[in-house]
Amino acid sequence: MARRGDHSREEIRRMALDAAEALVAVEGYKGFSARKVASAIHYTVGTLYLVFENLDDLVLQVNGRTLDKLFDWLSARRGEAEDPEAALLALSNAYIAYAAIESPRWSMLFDYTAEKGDDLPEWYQRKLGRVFGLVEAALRPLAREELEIQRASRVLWASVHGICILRIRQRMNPVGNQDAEGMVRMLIENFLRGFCA
Amino acid sequence: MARRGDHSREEIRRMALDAAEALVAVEGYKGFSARKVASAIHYTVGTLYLVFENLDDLVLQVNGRTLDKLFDWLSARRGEAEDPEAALLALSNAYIAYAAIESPRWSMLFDYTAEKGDDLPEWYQRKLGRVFGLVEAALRPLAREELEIQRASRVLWASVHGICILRIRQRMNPVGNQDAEGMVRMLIENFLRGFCA
DNA sequence: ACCTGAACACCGTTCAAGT
DNA sequence: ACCTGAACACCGTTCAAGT
Repeated sequence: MARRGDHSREEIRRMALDAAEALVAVEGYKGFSARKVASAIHYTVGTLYLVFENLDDLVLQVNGRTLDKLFDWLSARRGEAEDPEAALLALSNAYIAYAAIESPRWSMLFDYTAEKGDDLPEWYQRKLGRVFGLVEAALRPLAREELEIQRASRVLWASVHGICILRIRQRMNPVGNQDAEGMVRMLIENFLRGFCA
Repeated sequence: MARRGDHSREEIRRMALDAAEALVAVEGYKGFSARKVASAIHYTVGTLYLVFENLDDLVLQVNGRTLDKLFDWLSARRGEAEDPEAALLALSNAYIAYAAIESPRWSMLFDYTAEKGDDLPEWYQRKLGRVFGLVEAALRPLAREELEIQRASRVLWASVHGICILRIRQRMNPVGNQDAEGMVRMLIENFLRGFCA
């Protein structure tokens, strides 16, 4: 056990989040618990409650880090294509790849559900907004009104996410040898053809 | 407590599933437990394990019932339009409405996740297939090769689901006054315009 | 044969008591 | 002041023992 004063509040917080990330990576959301996180950083469970509101709060903080990582991952792979279709395909395939490679922490993004009626905190929504911003940037060359671009971004991104999650969670009742990339391509090509018509 | 022989295995099973459905409806997936289900039917926890493999099995059985209900709900609302676009809009809006009205049991459909590497059981996949069949039927008047229809159904349905779930779970970073119906309309209109071009 | 109920190994959360 | 550790009210799952 750590001694009193070994670590500041902020240090404990950071250590706990690091430990939580490592735990999720190997055990997934199901194998995740306050007691395991605490013992990984050599503190007692009680200590976690000095630093986080509760377990949901801890999960939300980890998810915040995941959104940042996802933003960086997508930014690094978006390419420089002027062509909106190529840019969207690059983003979507990067999203699919991230979900596959970091599957447990990506899943946790959706396992956490806000208390009924509560909104997600403002800092979390801002992180979400950054991700949607990448999609908007890809669509912007279509040069419509900004609101139309924002709406299309959300529709397309939600759709890409839907394809991704139904595949990973095996809810697709698969037909042919269809992979997520192929489905996303079909989505984007047809949507954009319609959108630009 | 029930006495020995009061109920057959099948009766206990049915009672447990009924009780589980009622419990999910009021408490949601989080407030759901084997002990609560057992006590609702006046049996001991142990008894549940004579009738179900484990709690995941029970959840999967409830989800099977939900898929049947969803199929009936969608069938009753699909309309008789020849027009694929109208038919798809009717189905999608019915899906959105179901998710809103039966929110906890609809959510549970996706809270359950198969053990890593395991497929969903064949009977469950068949129920899933029935739902996708409705979407295929709506697209069929486009009279392409059957495989193309099946692929488009999956792409569109996954997309509709994505819009639905990101809205309900508040992952949309909302812009304007956008409702799920409006987004789904944007999706379907543009996709079909592209698909038919 | 059928079901119980106690046991095991866990949970999240709180908070009086120690250092 | 900071952290502990025991307590509370729960979990899922198993299985010897009772009727």
